[in-house]
Amino acid sequence: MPRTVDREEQRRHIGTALLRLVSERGLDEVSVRTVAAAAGRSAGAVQKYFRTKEEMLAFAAELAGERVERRMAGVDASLPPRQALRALILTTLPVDAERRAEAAAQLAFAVHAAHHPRLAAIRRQVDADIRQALTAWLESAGHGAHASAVADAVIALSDGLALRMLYAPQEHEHLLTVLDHALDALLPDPPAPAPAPAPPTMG
Amino acid sequence: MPRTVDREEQRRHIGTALLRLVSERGLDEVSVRTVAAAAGRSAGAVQKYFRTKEEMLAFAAELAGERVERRMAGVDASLPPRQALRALILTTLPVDAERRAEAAAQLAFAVHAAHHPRLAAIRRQVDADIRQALTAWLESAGHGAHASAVADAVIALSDGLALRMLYAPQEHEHLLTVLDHALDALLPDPPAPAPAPAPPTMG
DNA sequence: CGCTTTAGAATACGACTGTATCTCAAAGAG
DNA sequence: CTCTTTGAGATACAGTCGTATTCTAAAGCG
Repeated sequence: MPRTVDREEQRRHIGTALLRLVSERGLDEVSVRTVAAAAGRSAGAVQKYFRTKEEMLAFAAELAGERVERRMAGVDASLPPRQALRALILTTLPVDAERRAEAAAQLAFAVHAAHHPRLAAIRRQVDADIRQALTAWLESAGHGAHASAVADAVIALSDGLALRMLYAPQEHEHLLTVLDHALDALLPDPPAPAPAPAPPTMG
Repeated sequence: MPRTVDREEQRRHIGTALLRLVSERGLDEVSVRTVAAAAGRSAGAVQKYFRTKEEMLAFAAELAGERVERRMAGVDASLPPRQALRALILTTLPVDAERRAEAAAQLAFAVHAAHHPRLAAIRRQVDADIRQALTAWLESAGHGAHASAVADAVIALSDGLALRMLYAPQEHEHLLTVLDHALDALLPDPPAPAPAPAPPTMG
């Protein structure tokens, strides 16, 4: 066997470049050639790792989903429940350059999925994973009553806020206060005796 | 002046065809030629009414926004506040074929707007209109406390639910119960003030 | 009536698309 | 070493893209 290479690592390298491209220039600037250029490869090289563009997009969508799940898993579990939930949600919002890139990619894929069954299946799986993690967390934090419904509401709220932050970055700060206000409403009483996390000053 | 035609009506005809195309096949199936075919015109005819594709997209985005605002304005204002709010939100969710088409177009434009300032400005204006209408309605319904924050939360929640409904139609029913649960949480107590003032017409 | 302006279709153009095929250097196996 | 398989780049091809230009037919106005 001649010269060989870690194929999966190469795929991730290309997938990462694709996600960067989606976040910076939008999904319809993604072509085999632009992705290759962003990855520092030739178009022919990209073709060695993805036989079709659709396969490449599906891979990148899964990669983006894994990233969100991994980052959510990394949230400090020792935080007070309310802050922990806020931290979980912040991992999905475009609060800095890196998260903005991922949020832009996630939402672009989500809209694309409305007309592409393969991407839709990936999105649903990512949603299911996040929903389960959130539900489990809510139950362990004492919000077992309608945990799964609250989890879905939180997911929808986060997606909606992220979407708007992308095209209205000037409302960024305001939307974070909206998030806090909505969380206060959705999670009525912190069961822990911890001092209530300072709600944002409304006004 | 020779043969003339209602230019604005022609533009709306083409814009309507564009929105249909976006909802049925996605924004990246939109080209001057496909829009022309969907409108029953030739590509050359479309060019007479929109000098560039970007101008055509901007027009369609405004058209879609106007439709939502108009439909929200048409919600029966005599309904009990809680049902009225639910009805307002349902005008933006893909609950039937027509609304699904509009929701798909709205979300496609929203994501597109993340990288196209002109579309972003249109989206922000539509958001501002809806937000103001919702806020006014909430205040008149006795939820004046944090009306504008609640309005933004409701908008984000609706967008997030609509997005997910598009690629997960099988979760449709479930997501409607999530909506009701979230509304219960966001609008805590039925407004006590007895003389329920007729909510203003929206828009 | 002819003249002129318009609607609308057809065509032209260069650029870009996804994908298939070809070339060539490099590196492990014998 | 040679042989052979792979990575990676280059090129080819048919199709579509947005847009500019050209054409035909029709209709209002003198």
